[in-house]
Amino acid sequence: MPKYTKKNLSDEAFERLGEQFKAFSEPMRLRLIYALMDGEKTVSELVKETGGLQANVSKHLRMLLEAGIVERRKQGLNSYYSIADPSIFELCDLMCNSIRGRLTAELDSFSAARSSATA
Amino acid sequence: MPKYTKKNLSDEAFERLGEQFKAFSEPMRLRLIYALMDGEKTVSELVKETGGLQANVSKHLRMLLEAGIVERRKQGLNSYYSIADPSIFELCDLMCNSIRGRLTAELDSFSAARSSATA
DNA sequence: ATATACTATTACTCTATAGTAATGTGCTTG
DNA sequence: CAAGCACATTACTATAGAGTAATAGTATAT
Repeated sequence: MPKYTKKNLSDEAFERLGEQFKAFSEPMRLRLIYALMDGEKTVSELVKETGGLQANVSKHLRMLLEAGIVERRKQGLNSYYSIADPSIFELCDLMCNSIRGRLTAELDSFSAARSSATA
Repeated sequence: MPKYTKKNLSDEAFERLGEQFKAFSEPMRLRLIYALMDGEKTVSELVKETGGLQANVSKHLRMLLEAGIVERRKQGLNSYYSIADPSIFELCDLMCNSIRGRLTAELDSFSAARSSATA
């Protein structure tokens, strides 16, 4: 028996994973998630903060809601949205670091080129 | 001065982040990434393993390449692809756990409903 | 009841891209 | 060099979804 066996992922698992990643794949939705890192906010607040149109913000919030990324609480005239799953912060951090890592590597390669050119 | 100030993300940062997430948002690309977790493979091997058409596999590999997620090494007739950035494993794990967490919660709520119904 | 404010939905256009078939490109081998 | 193989690219169709304007719901206030 091997130390580590790669788990078999079903077709459904790949679909589900893809959908989840897709929820994070639009700048507007990332802006919304980012804005909600301060805590619960209303749609109007999010509209102001992201600079989007109300209809578009509502639509993206709906997608985030259906993806299970945010929660909604209705009170009076307002809908209050908040992050449903805190593990999202880690996820975004990790992705940011991954990008940063690659950019740093790229930057280093340029520096290396310059220093070997001037050496 | 506050303990923690949320970093300001530029429009470009949101775009870049979105693009990166988008690279992970298609089942076929996830299949390819998954297949490459064993290590370097040729296109033909990936075609067999994923069950996709060659043209489609090539196209998705190109996207992963441009996103910096995989690397390519050409030798003779073959192109050998491999994961470029190991932090991708963590990323996928985290996303899987996030999904698992929510499914577990959902499952629990059903169990709770049943046990309170039968209590 | 009427008016107003906040949010959600609908209908539309436009763009991006997934899948596919056909073709192109470049090695390699006889 | 001619044939064959691995891979990449192109051209096409079909679908999803982003942005937007207009409209519909729904709660509150007068």
